[in-house]
Amino acid sequence: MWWHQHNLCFRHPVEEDYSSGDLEEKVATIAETDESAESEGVIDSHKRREILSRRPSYRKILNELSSDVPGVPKIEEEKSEEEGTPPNIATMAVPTSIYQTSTGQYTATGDMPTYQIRAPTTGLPQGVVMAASPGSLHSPQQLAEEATRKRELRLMKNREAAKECRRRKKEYVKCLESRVAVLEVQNKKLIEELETLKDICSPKTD
DNA sequence: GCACCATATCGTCAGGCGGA
DNA sequence: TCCGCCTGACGATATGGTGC
Repeated sequence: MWWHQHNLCFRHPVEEDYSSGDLEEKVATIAETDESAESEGVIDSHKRREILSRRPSYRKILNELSSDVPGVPKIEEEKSEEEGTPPNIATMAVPTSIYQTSTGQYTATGDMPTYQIRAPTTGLPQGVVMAASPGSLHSPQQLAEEATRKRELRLMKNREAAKECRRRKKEYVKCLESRVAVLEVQNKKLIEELETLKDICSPKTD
């Protein structure tokens, strides 16, 4: 199965980034009693990064799982209600008087998150001005503004992508957890069945 | 109340991957 | 080949629990 290709399980204080590793291993161990390949000691961070980045996306993984196993739900393309952000709420880059905390960007005047502003039904977030064609840019200042605008747009998109990725990862971990539960029950049943059959096939001689 | 620790959450960067 | 998306890694910050 796919998880055998990603048999690294590194400990890290930040649970979010690593928690699925243990679970995957557990599922793998239960599903097929295979040798649980542990991370072979010291791997330099570069190599580790290289290896880990080859993991396919959670959507892909889970969808593959769901095709293999009937009970496994597929990850939907968009599931905005769970995020608390309706589809027409777009993240905005606010150019002036904002500061940023880990919980978002705030205006200098209050606690109101400024990046969640309801946008019209168009694909583009409100406040994101369409890029001027490169030919129409003249002064260095305009070029700098354009670069800044592009950067903000990129950061905004990546911010949203990271949120979505984390949401999928949580869903994926939940899915693995339920799979573990199911497999544990199955395993228990099979062991019981085996014991019963043993009893039947080898009757005690008096 | 405070310091400290563990865990959770977030934003950003870097780099791989897949589609055009 | 380029571009956009996805996700691991990392650091910063928030939050909750515990001992003093």
